[in-house]
Amino acid sequence: MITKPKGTMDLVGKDALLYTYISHVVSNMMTSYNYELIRTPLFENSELFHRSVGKSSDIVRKETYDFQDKGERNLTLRPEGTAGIVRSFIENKMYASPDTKKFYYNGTMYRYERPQTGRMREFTQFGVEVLGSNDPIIDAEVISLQYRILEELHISDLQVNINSLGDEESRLKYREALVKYLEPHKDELCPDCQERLKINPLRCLDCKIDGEKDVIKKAPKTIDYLNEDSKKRFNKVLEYLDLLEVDYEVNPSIVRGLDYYDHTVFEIVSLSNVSNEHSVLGAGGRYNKLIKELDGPDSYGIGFACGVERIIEILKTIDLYNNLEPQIDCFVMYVSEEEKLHALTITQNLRLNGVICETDSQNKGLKGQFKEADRLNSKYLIILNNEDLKKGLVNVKDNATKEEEKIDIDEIVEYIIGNL
RNA sequence: GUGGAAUUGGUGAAGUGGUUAACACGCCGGAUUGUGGCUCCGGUAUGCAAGAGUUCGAUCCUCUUAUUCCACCCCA
Repeated sequence: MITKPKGTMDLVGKDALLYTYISHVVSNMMTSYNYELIRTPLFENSELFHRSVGKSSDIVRKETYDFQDKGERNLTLRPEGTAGIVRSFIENKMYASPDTKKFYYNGTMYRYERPQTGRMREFTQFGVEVLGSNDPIIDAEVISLQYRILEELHISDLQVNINSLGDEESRLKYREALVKYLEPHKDELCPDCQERLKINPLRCLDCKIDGEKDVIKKAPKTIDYLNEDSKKRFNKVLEYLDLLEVDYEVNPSIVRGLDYYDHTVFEIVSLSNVSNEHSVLGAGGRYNKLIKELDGPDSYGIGFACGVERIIEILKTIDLYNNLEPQIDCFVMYVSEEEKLHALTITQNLRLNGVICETDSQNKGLKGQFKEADRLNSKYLIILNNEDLKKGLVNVKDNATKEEEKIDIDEIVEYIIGNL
């Protein structure tokens, strides 16, 4: 038997219902905030991710799906959404627009990781990228948008953990100070952190093992190294978030893994689901240097991404999931071939008028059809029989009240629609 | 990439080195002469992840592989 590749999933049944529900909430909210949909390729030239995500991140060091096509081009399945969108922004010269570009996406990403609950090799993220504005109002908008979407999805106890890395000057100064501080304490750090110290020292701050140690707790904090402009900027972001009533907490250990971040960085968690790292439902930050890094002009960018599978896992634990059941408006039942012909046309008429309608396709007896109608939670049953059909009538049964009426076959569509 | 635990039908699962692999749900059929959802009766894995080995004999022991899950790493 051929099975699905490791780390993939078949999204079907209730989970699929949840997925479409999430997608609807996302696209509705995005539209209200005036974000436009962007769809970039699932694969890009490999170099794009090496230059954007950064070589210090495991995502590029060992987690990408790389391949060569028949033209010997080196390609990579996208491990995240930002790089492709920034590439598109530059390639299509969207920076020429006088307006802020606000994009959202909702699509599949690929990372070669060891799978676990809420972590797949093929997974889905939705997120936004806002390009061309450095106004703190955008930082606040992006964060609150993410917050509001998750809230709309009935996820409770949301909290945004936020921090600022500052501009390039601040960031470099801080990094230097941190290394200088940590270097003498090297022996007190876990082996992983000793490695991080060389590659990406900021990541020592959110280490699970060392994070609790005094060495790390007393380490210099990014916000103390912000220059005046960066500090003022960060305070503005917080002020706007207060105004938007977003529950946030400044957390100096939020540093994010991807190289391209500067200024505002944040992640969002559900405090009632803090069992583990999966409780990080989404994260993001500003990446003002990235556009230039990818051969674009000096510009500005910020975005967030949310893991859909993780959201699905949380949604499964709340009542919403149990109440998710298929429901149709109408089930048309028949037995004889003559009745079947009527069933066919009646079903089509209803469907073309927007009524969700089903009929038997298994040659089931009437009893079996009743059972199927119940499985589908059909609101109405149309039960055909030859005698009534000869008089131009059909039996319509309200499946809630069990009341049955004979309706003129030509008025059936109006009758059903009128009662829905 | 490292360490650990699992894998029995459509589903949840019990179980044993030796005739027919419990039980429950679901599904199918019948009682109900074409109007169900209750009840009762019957049918539902020549099969216990795959392959190899040990054995007179393995679903149960051993090994390999695959997948899933947990912790780490990383990240959403």
